[in-house]
Amino acid sequence: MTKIKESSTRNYNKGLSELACPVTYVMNKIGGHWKPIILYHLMSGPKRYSELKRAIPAITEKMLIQHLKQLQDDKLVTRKAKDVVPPYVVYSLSKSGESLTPVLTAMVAWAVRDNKRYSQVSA
Amino acid sequence: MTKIKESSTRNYNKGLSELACPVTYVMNKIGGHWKPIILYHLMSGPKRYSELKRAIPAITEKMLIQHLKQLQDDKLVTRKAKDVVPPYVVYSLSKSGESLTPVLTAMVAWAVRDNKRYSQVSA
DNA sequence: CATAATACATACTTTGGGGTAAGTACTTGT
DNA sequence: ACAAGTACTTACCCCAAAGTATGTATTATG
Repeated sequence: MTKIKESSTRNYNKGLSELACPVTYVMNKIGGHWKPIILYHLMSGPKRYSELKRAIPAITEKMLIQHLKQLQDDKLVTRKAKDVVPPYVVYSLSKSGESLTPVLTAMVAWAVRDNKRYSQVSA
Repeated sequence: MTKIKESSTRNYNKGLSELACPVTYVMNKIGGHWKPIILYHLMSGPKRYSELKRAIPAITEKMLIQHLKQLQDDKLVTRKAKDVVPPYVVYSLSKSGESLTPVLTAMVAWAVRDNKRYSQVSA
């Protein structure tokens, strides 16, 4: 959870720029080292917690649920749990989450072009 | 400058995800609380250092040059200085920088729609 | 003589993101 | 009896990004 101090210039600025700058609004939602990766994996369909875990071996469980929670709070993914034991939890993209796809693909397209542009120089 | 330790898991992961995830590649370039704002202001044309400073009153001078430098290192903006006194320095978008515009506008479009979606509920 | 304006630089502190490691509850398989 | 799999939680540490504050060189202007 790691509660955040409401005061502090940091947070004040964060709030301001989120209001003022839509790009920052987006980044606060999909930023963080794991969120785009998680979103990417959910784009190919709903996944169980353990499936995501196996699909992203480098992520720790703490980071995984932490980001999944934030993504839920930001209404980008939805969680569905069957109340059985062993637990069965499925995460999937919400409508907002799905509508992010073109944004992410635009980023990917740019990244590929940009990377090519400079890797050729140094290669 | 704030040199970064080359070792450390943090950086290792950062490097990995930048290779593996194009989205992260983009975010490492336009992430940080001020970069998108700076880029936005440069999209309306080249600007002097002091113009940027006045256009973004909340930013400190340290943050401004720091990010301008990183944007230069990432080949997104170019710096042109006339060697006169008082100094006259102009920053403008590079080709890569300009090619980012559709990405940023895609983000903006999504942000506006997404924000509308939920502000209506709580309004 | 001192202040303003230009475009920075640099030392210092804070804090939130990310990482490590370990524990929880409940059941099935050996 | 105990290890393994499910989906988490919790306490703790580290560090890089962000912020605060001050200094620099030069010239013009009151």
